[in-house]
Amino acid sequence: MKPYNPLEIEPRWQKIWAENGQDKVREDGSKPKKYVLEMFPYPSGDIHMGHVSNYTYGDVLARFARMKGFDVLHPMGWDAFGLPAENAAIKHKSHPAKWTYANIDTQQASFQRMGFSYDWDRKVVACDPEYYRWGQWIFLKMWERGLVERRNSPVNWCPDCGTVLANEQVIEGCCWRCHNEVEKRDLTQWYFKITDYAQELLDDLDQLTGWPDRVKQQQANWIGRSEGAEVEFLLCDKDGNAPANPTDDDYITVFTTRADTLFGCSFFVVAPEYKPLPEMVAGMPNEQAVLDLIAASAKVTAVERAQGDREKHGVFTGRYVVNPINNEKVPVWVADYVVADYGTGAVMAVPCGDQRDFEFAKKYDLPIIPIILEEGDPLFDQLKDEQGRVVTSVDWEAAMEAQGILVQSGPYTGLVGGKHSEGEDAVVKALEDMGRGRRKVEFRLRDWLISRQRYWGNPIPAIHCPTCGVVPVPEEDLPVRLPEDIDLAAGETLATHEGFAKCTCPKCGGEARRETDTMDTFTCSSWYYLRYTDPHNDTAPFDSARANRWMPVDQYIGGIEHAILHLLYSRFFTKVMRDMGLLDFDEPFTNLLCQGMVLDANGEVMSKSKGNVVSPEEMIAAYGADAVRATMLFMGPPDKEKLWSEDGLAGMFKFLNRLWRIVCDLVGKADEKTLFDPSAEATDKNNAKVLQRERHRVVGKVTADIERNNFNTGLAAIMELANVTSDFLRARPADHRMNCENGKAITRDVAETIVKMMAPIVPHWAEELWSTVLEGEGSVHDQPWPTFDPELAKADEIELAVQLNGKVKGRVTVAADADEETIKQAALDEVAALTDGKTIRKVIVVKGRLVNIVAN
RNA sequence: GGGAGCGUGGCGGAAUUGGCAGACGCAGCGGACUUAAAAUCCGCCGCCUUCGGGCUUGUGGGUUCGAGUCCCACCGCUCCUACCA
Repeated sequence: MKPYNPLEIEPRWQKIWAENGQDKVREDGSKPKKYVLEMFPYPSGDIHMGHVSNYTYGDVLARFARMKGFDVLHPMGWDAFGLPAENAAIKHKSHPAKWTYANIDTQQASFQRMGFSYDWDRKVVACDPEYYRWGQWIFLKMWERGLVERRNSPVNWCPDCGTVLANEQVIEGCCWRCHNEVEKRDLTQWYFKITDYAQELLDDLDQLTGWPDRVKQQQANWIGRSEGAEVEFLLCDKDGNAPANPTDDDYITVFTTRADTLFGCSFFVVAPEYKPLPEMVAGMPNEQAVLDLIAASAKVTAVERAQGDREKHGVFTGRYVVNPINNEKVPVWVADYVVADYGTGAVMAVPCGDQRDFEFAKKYDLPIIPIILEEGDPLFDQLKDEQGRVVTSVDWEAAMEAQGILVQSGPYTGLVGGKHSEGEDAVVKALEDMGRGRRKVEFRLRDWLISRQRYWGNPIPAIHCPTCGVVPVPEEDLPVRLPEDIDLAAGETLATHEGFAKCTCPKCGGEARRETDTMDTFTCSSWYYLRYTDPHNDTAPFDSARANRWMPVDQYIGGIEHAILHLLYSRFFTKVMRDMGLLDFDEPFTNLLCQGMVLDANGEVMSKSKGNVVSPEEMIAAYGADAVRATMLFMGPPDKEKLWSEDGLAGMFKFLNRLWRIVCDLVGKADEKTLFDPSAEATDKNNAKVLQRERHRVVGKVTADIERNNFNTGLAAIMELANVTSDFLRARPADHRMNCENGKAITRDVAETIVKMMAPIVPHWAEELWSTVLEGEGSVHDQPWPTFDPELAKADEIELAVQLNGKVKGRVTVAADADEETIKQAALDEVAALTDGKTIRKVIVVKGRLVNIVAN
């Protein structure tokens, strides 16, 4: 018998597959397509267990799909721009490309050792000018469509990375990459107008039935659609008098979802960053106090903001506004709890109905006017018919944010108040009639800030001309190449690199400066999945027909950390390119699998500082890639956390050895010691028919499990088949097995079936058995996936549990096709002793499972 | 504060979605083979028991013939998000 030796067979098959193009995409065209994609990695260095799990899932699905008769696209590439390469270059006084490409080579070699079936001819590397050129092209097309904007606003600045960040890249006030605190700065930056697509990005989440709910929920929360109204408050002059003949410029607009509470507005607040604020307070007695508050809140970092107890700070500006609903004059405060870049940066404060306003009112002793109450509130009977202001402040513990009945609210008194309530509706209508309000939808989503003040990224194709302004680089001049002769260690940047920055204006031919910001790396990853469909196209980012043939990605696999970032940006890019006429679908990823983290055996995150990092390469060297793959699949559901233990790996290695011997024995090739045990009895339990039944049952189970990404239970089912096969083999000497009725056909079929089902999981193991022991034609990976006959999977007799009042008291064996009466009777007979003297109330028969007898 | 999810043996995890809880495996224990070990093979393996049984899916209640699964309350843990008016 041939022993299982992974360290010998794995490199051998990898070489053969590479030479004969086994993993090349075959565009048959007559077959349905399947696009299996795993998120491309950042070339950070050696691969880790997270890569192994992510890419193993993808590889199993890709190989399975091919055996199931699909044309499969299963590519791999690298998200190769980014800061770590730049930092490494500074440290080693070399160039980021050197570090990046060295790491890509390392990782690619590891992926090949894992036996992943990528078509390497389709490799996409984001820092390759032939790729980033088309990223620039897309940028120009978006610019033409008005989706690119340069604007000045407060932005997140990471001092450690020396660059600005997008909103999505600030996690709890810290930089997503270096985890250091982020500051706010006022800068002019480039934006993609993703907010133009906010509504569609939200609506189309409904189409994504193959996505985990939590991811969709996170995206919906991030987009944060909010229905409400704009309300205009008239700003009084500096003496506190309402202008006699106000123009539209005299009004300050707020956004609110609770227009119904307008009668409870007792003050008005603007954010410290509110643009007109300095002018509003100029010359007022409180001017200095307001300016101090502005300065103080600018110093508060995002981290402090993010922390628990946020004390609210505010100052009265000295100005007043007029509430349009009741013409009441209320004071204008400035406070740091108002967010500058949401809505208008100004809010009406209703302490009775909003907890934040309530806390602020308490702190600064501002009136809390009760205008919405629950029925049964002690105040309710007193105020329910009161239209005017009887109670002007209350001493509550908290604001009343729930639905309630409006009181002291003029004509709206008695209406139901709350979000989307009849009260809110009525007030908005009144505001619309007087022209001082209108329905409005706000989104939490902000435009995507894409410029980065770093070298190792895709250059933004724009030119600053003193006469023509900001001008796009003409398409024919693409790509704008990164200069290779840059001394990052000496502090050189694109802005100081004269060879790069100096240029001529494409419009007027005059001397001009090139834009020296590069694009966020997330722009590269927002469309790479399209490039794989046509990776060598040098006249377009991709051919639309090819992209439309392969896309959308049928199964996308990656980490949950991209729930918002990459997945939202990619959805945005897809929709933009659809609107450009390049694509004919709305969403890029039909099914999404978010894999759980791989932790150490104690459930701890693996990290260098803890010294608990498990090296995939060491595991491969010890047990072979197939055992590593199978172990990863068997550890649990892919979307859950997995605890890696080497014991599990050793156990899986033993199983692969055992299954190897079983396959050899099934086809009579176990020449040394067979599994035959002369003392074992050849009973009905291990006859060929039982084996055949198990084979059909298990194929059905494994097929369904892989289709639902339940790799762990699928592999468990193969283990069950192995156990039944062992029983069969143990009790039958080889000659008998072959000669009993259909014995030879059945054992051969079981052997082939096992090898084929294992092929996606352990590709080298299966290929070796296929080509040597089974002497099969071609590659096992080109064989059709085994089919199964549900009829053959059925047993002749089945055992049913017999319950008495829901407790199992016995079991009966009946013919599989027994009718209900027969089953009932058999069950009653079984527990007759226990029901003696009792009345049978009911007998419930659950076919194929149990009988429950209700008696008392 | 808001949102999502989870809680099953010593451990990882199963349970056809309301139908025999603990599949499959790891660890452990016992046995066979061996001079011995490794490897391999076989068996046992939730808890209690007076050996009749009884109890058991975080806790308490409910719906049901029947609940790990559905509903309510509580306890505990994880992730996301964060003053979004």
